[in-house]
Amino acid sequence: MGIAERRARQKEALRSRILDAAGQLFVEEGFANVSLRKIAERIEYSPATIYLYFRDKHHLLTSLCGDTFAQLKTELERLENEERDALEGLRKGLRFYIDFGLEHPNHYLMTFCTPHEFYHQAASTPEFQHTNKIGLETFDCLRRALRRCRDQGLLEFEDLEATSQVAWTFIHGLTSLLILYYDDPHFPWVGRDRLIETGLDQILNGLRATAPVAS
Amino acid sequence: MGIAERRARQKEALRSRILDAAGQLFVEEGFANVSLRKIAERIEYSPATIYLYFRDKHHLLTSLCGDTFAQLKTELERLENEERDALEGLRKGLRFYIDFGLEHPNHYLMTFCTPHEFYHQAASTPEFQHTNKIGLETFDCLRRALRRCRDQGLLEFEDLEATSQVAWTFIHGLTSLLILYYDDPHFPWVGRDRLIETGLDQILNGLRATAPVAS
DNA sequence: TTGACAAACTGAACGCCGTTCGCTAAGTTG
DNA sequence: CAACTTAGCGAACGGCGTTCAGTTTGTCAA
Repeated sequence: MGIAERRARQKEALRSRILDAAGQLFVEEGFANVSLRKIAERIEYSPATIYLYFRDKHHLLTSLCGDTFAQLKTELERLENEERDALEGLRKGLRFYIDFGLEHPNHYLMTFCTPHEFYHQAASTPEFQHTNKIGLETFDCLRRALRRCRDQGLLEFEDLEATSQVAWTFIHGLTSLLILYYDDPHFPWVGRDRLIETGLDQILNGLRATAPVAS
Repeated sequence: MGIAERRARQKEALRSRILDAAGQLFVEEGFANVSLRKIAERIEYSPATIYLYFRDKHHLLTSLCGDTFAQLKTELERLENEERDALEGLRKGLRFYIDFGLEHPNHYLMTFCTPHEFYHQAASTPEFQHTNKIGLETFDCLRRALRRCRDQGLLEFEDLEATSQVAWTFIHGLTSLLILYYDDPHFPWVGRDRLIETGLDQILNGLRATAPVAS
């Protein structure tokens, strides 16, 4: 039965070509500016064919986001294993997240800055579940890094979960505004690197002291 | 020459009706799901008429954002004048920003989470310049609050500009993720209020210490 | 009052879009 | 070779943002 396998391979190959073309175009031109007709033209198939492989345009996106996250997660885990200094590992991880977002701006925006609205209706599709799982595992890298710092007495905080989530929202805010508005000449941005490093300082500083500062 | 003035008033009135309808629909259904035909239908004019008042769909958005900011700015300035404790004023201002975003989720998303791409081609239109001016003035509230805290020795940091920008990106990250994903059952969010308060603690804590924590 | 002019407004169209569906043509199987 | 399966596609649907020629409405000088 080599025939069925060859067919499956060919099907998978075309699926990959669609994803590749879509990913390139999304990154080049942004999700909203890419039509299925453009993707189809690039791979020299008809638009209708894409629907034999993906439910709709959003599912192309979801699949791509899963891949992007898998990459981020891999890098973060590599960093976790390589870096012996827990605090430095945390800082490098945060910095890597930001840089990763800046290097994949369209993927990042699509994943974290776009109203999906569809996680209810689409939550049961394999693409979505896979992407979701990877996302949670990626977040777990941050959680582990923070725990490691606390266990070693390098940082102090009460609620690991709340602290991890806050840290994520902070670096997300930095990343997304850099992507969306850093090129806006009307806002008096300080240097990109200065902004990032100041942000990292602030996050790590905020976790060092013992009591909240609020009166 | 009361006629010209009456005409001007009528023109302004229709402009307002368009903006009102657009604003309502955007908030109800999200920018992407609102068509000019829907707006036109609601005000009982033809879609083409809207183009006599606004250059394109994005300019409707820009004008609305300006109004939303004006409101935010007014509230922040009121707070600034009322609160005598500088640190408490800062904290309340940050908290107000977040709550404001959560109360106007679609306006917030449209303003800060949507790729505009058009600030180059449209930077010279009055709508854009007005919105931009208000936005900068709103940011200045944060800058002033931080300076005030530093002047009174309540907080310590070197670069006022970088620190203000970082603080903005942090609360923006918190706000935008709460809007977009807090209802996602797949992510183990802690309580909304706990998250916000932990975030504010972390920001203010991070500005209290003298030296960066990084080795 | 009338005719010329300007301003406000619109119907119809253009060229896109995401998506669907019935058909074709090629490949596989008994 | 005939029956069947499957991949792929042309053409269409309804909707989108936007444009523009043309109509209606209101104003004003003569």
